[in-house]
Amino acid sequence: MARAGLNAARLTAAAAELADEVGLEQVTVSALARRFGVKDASIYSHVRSLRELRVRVALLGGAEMTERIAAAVAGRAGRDALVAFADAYRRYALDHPGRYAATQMRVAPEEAADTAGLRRSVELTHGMLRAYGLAEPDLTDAGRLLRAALHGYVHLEATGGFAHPRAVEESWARSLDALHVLLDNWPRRADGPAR
Amino acid sequence: MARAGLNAARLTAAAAELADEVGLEQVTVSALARRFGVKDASIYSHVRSLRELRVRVALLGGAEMTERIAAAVAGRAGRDALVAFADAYRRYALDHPGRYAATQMRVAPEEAADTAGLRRSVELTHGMLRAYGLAEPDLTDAGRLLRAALHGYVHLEATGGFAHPRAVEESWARSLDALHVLLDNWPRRADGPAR
DNA sequence: GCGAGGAACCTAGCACCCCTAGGTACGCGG
DNA sequence: CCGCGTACCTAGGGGTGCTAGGTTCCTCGC
Repeated sequence: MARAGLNAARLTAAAAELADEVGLEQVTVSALARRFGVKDASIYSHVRSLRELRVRVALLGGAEMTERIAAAVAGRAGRDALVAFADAYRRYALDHPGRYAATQMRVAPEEAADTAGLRRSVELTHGMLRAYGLAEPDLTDAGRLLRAALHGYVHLEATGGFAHPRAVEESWARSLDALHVLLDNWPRRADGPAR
Repeated sequence: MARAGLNAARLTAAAAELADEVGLEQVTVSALARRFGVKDASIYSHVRSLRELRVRVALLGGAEMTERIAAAVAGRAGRDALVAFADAYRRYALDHPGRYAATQMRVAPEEAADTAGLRRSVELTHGMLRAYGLAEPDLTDAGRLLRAALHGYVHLEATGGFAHPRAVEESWARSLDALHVLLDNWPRRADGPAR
């Protein structure tokens, strides 16, 4: 009997593929063991728990995603950067729904062990927003709204929330137009009374 | 032994409470049976499957949510309506995280059996958007972006996605300001080239 | 008041899941 | 070629969803 040659990295990769194919919920120790032709218990030599496995998928997904976004945004600014950012974000989430879902997990800082990646990702968006002339605290507020809009859009789209016939691609493009306008006209504090 | 007096409605209500307390994932037939002091199998006299139970929670949550939003929006228009809508949306989601999570399920039309509620909810948002002078297809596009922003915001907030210290309440208020501005200046097709 | 029928709930059991404890066997460095 | 660590195993406990096939209780028409 040849050994399967398991290790944490291979397990994580397989779990990520599985998550994209059948959904993060269906990523199971048993399924993974089946895929490697191995007993469930063997998995636990390389990974502490199912939870840890999913966290690894989340970290993998997060890293891949910020990498893609960074590549897309590189050398662009303003509207171009926004569109590149958003398109890369959406594309990754749609191409890798399981990994993307994993990134949405609440993961404790000590589990992450990868604060650098996280910091890089927020720097990415802050850099982009600064190009719109935003500074703190508007930076944080606009960043939150932007993240919310992107995540919400992709999440709703992925879970079938957009039943209406109008093509999503078209709506997406228009929404990016709108977000660009929004960031260009972000209501600063001095501009008016706070609602 | 007194009968527990189960029925689908009571089960749904209990499942909804449970979902809000411990999360939708933890809503389990066994847990529900425990709560009623009854064996698992008894549940299946009233509900076909765990899936059906969760769908019922989703429908309940959806109905409650649109009702609250409708009450909040009633008699308002423009910015007031937007803020009332968004606040009611967010409040419901934060007060009832389990029910809210359930509403995010992909549910087939024949499972819903409640197209009226759904239609009412889209009419609610469309009515609000029309007050901003929007018409199809901008109505659909703006509606999608608005839903995405609200859902994304609430979802990120609920899953601990906003680690940054700046108070979420403040960010939220600013984001609503921004969304109002956005809807007021929605980039119509004629206004410029499509990116 | 009473039997029939249905509803409410049960026992028993399968399949699948996560995870632990304690082995066995393979292959590499000495 | 021999020890030893690592890769993988067997065995098993506990939780979960769900089904099949009872049994007991309540209600309702007579």
